[in-house]
Amino acid sequence: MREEILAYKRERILEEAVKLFYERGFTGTTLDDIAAELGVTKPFIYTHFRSKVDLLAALCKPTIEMSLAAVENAAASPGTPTERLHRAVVDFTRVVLSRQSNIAIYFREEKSLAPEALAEINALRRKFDHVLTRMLRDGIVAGEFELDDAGLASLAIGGMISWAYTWHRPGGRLKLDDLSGEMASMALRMVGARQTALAKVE
Amino acid sequence: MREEILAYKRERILEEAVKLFYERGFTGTTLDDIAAELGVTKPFIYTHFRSKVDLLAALCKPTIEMSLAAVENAAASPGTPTERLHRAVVDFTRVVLSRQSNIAIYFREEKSLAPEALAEINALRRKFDHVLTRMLRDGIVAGEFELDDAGLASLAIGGMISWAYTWHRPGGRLKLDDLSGEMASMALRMVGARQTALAKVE
DNA sequence: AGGTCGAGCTACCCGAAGGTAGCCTTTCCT
DNA sequence: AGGAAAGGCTACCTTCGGGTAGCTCGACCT
Repeated sequence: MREEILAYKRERILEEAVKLFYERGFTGTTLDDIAAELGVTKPFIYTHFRSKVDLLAALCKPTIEMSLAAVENAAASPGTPTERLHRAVVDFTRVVLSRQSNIAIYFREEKSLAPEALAEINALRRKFDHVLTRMLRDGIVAGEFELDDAGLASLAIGGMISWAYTWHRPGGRLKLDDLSGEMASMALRMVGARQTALAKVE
Repeated sequence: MREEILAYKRERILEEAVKLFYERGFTGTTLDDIAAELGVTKPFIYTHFRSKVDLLAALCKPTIEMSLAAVENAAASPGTPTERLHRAVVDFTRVVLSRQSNIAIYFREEKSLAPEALAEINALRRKFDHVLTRMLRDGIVAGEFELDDAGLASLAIGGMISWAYTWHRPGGRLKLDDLSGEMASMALRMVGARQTALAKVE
């Protein structure tokens, strides 16, 4: 119970930090700003995080982990390569859109991370690309995809989706589910998949 | 001639600033660092730029202008929508890869720009999306593309290409020309274009 | 009731970096 | 050659913000 309260305070700090870093940038936000928004003072933050940079890592890393988990999960799921890719794109898009601020902060402030934190995150990203590339290769072997370069295509798909953090406005024209569906059909067309192979999913 | 020397000095400052901002981040680079790299001192920079933020705008804006010019130029060029889209993707990819550092700095430091500079750049970006969306609609009307949502597809294509600034390594496996060609074929497949319509280009 | 413990606050330090005032040197013109 | 102007440097100011030492107040236990 004591533990839970501690965890809750930590979460609240992160939540407010994400909001402000997203709106004003990392450097443009002071710890005093965050504290003020929470109705506390700066030393309070220091009882939960070792430094401003530590706070940054704490809000980036789990989001990257979620992205990786989305594609890994899809890769391990049953179905044809086409179905697995569909699922990967839908789920990854969901992560990007639901954690848009965290993603934005990460890409903007990568250079501000401590070297070890950066190394950990980079390892996750390499794994992400690796899993996605593998999925595309499986599809080529199975004769479902037609691609010159699976590695490049995985970067292209990853980019097309990640990029959504720059333009998506929650409450905009397209809802999260529509968007992730559209993203998936664009990705499938891009890899040369026959959409008919997906009848049951769509 | 005097003017030319002035312009040259300005260019050199920008060049070094791009390099350092790219490597160490905007906040992580001091004006003293830039001056030191050039073998001069900080006040020298102030004879060419009004502030650090001014320097930032000076290195972002022209790059965004080049991106817009690439698609506008392709849109105004002769040929079928398929051919025009192909050209737009190839040329835009070239801009992104050749000005990779500038692009990276811009996306990372958008929040640090002065409001007016940001407004100008945002106007350019809106125009970029508009031109690209228009190009896709033309293709749909002409029966060459098959798309649910031209606006979304233009964001997807723009994102897939812009994203290259995060992973491209000059001197890597793929050369600039190969990359832009591959990007174009992925984009064409994504919009449902028949590749055969491009025989003469490829 | 009194004491102890700990959470959070007040108040402060200090380094770093953007920006500037005023001097020096070099060059070019007269 | 002498002088003036311009370009760049030395030396400085000032602000701001990350980080911390030490106090206070409230809660809980005895």
